[in-house]
Amino acid sequence: MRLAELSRRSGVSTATIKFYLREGLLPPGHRISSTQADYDEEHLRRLQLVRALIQVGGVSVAGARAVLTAVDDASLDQLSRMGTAVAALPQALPAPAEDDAEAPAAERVAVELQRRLGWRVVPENPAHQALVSALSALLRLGYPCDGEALLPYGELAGRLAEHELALVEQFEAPTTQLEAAVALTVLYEPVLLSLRRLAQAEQASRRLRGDAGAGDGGEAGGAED
Amino acid sequence: MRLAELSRRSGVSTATIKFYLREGLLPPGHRISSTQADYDEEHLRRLQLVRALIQVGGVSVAGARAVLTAVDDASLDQLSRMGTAVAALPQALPAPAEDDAEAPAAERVAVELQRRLGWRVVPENPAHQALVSALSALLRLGYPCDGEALLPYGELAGRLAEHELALVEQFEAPTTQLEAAVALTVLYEPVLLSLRRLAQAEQASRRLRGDAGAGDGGEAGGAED
DNA sequence: AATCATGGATAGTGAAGCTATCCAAAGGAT
DNA sequence: ATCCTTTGGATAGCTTCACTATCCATGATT
Repeated sequence: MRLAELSRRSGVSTATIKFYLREGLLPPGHRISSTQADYDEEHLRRLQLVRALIQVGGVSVAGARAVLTAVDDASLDQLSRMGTAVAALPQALPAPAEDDAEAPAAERVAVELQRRLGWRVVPENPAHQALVSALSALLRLGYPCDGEALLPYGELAGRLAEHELALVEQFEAPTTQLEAAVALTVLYEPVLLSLRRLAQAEQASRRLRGDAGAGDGGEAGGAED
Repeated sequence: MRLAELSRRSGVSTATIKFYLREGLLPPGHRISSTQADYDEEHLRRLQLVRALIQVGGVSVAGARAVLTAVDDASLDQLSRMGTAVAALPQALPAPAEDDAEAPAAERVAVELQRRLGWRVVPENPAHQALVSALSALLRLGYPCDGEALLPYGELAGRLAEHELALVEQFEAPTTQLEAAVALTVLYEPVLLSLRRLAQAEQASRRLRGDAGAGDGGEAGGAED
């Protein structure tokens, strides 16, 4: 298919597709002549993945390029690629902590937590640094975030990861598996966060109404606001 | 204290503080004369909260203003304010879905999931719309996300919310409680996401090494790279 | 009194993510 | 074959966002 059709089927403007091609987020089409190129289903799928990463996952264009480069890098083995790809995913936490008084304490909490969970501690991991940044902000504001309070979060996260890794392993083709790892890592984030917000709203309204222990009935009261 | 000292103690440049004052993220200082103003500890704390929301929580300036306006709105009761404040928190998911073929299916999955969890369904909730957006992206890419698969996520989210609400209720002063609700909602997001990424890395490396069932021992091997 | 810092206003900066315009060559219709 | 449209590539522009730098009159400091 030509660029125009790719645009029509994906809902992405030709201008934006051209931009992605320029930025290396999308491999160039198969050249048919010096002025025309042909795009296949693989391009369409890749385009949808790019859009999902950027729009839903909030990944930057540069971040998406890094991730997809790792996914496509045939010189690495499967697991290295997966590691690289997932590590390339940005965390929207730019500053780890430069002149941060709470950073050492946050670091200690983070390390202790991971120790308790039985996880290896890899300080270079961007996720580790993001965790330290977030903890440091919490500490600065005086909110409780010791290893004790965070343990349930960690165990929860562990269960999620287990579930997700199992999900990824269902896919057989290596590239498919890599894509799944990236897509699920990124796209389940908003799912998880949304569910947490919804659960908070539900909890808050239950407490407001006073039925503290209202379990899983089908009562579903009227809308509010 | 004067602006310069507020800047020193917070680590935020005077130019940025002025910008926040202009944007209404920070209440004006107590006027000492026509050209000088005095800032107190409350200003410092608010400034730290603003920075945390924006830098760690990834909230936009406009979003932070909306949240803080709700927190400060004395015309509402405690719980309405909390609802408004948390609802004002952006989800970084701008487009709910305009011409999205998967949107109806995603909507159905979202509603069914919440039904199953015993939650009230409030389609106007930004979190609900964010959920639908994310699910729609997953569906478009052909990844599984039926109510069945999402149920564990929902239950997990429910437990988190319960825990967090209890945490918030520890604070007694209404404003403090509101601030805590906002801060914990926003600042625990990166904590949760980071832990999930770390757990994924841990899981992946366990599977790589082949010790599938290495539970929660204190083994915590040496760091690697 | 002289100097200097302060707060307020205004305009400017740089990054990010598109978007619009231009152009020459190819393809299709006549 | 010729005219006209379409295509892909290149370049430059646009918009938003979060700051940042400059200017200025006033009041504080010495």
